Amino acid sequence: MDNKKIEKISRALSDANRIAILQQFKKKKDCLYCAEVNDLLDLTQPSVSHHLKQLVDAELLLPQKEGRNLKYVLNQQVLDDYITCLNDLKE
Amino acid sequence: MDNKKIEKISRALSDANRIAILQQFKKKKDCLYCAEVNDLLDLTQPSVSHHLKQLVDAELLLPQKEGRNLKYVLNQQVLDDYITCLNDLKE
DNA sequence: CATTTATATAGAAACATTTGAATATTTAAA
DNA sequence: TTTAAATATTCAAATGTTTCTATATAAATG
Repeated sequence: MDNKKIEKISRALSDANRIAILQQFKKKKDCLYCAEVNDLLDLTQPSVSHHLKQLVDAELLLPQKEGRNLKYVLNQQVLDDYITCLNDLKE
Repeated sequence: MDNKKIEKISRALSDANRIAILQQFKKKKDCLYCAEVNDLLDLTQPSVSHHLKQLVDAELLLPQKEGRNLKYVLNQQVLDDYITCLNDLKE
């Protein structure tokens, strides 16, 4: 993972609303629907859409179209790769 | 570690110059001098000072005054706590 | 096919971050 | 104790981010 990617993921994680979205995955078992995120956050729909876009662009979330709905799954691989980079900062 | 802290650390990590500073610790053994960071980055001294401040405010770096010099050590504990929070996002 | 539902995009206002020039502060050295 | 060196602060310009309103697109339903 190069530094541009580390930067992008860090930026995606640097917002209270986006952290809340990611933490919501612990409560829902495997996936989160777009509409559920709209309910979760105290923001308008376009603002939520913007935040989800940041997380998808950073590849922390993987979007899956289901008819006219959209669901997201957490990309554990990217999260693991990011954590590995952070661990590499040590020693 | 609360969400405000996660947000602050993430933001500190969301800049190419600050990532470069942290990575420089791998090359130097235990600490980095302020003047070394000035040499490392292609920025004016006040800009470097600004970036170091962000890292110190996030507690990723611990500053130690040595006469009129200033050296930094990496705060491995904070980095570990942050990584733990990221790991908690999974499962 | 017209309507409704779900999500995205455009554009603008508000706010935050980054950067550098100028200057201040602190400490060592002459 | 004046001068030089290292770092910090102030301020403003440039840039980037967040949020909203309004509108567009896409897909399902009647």
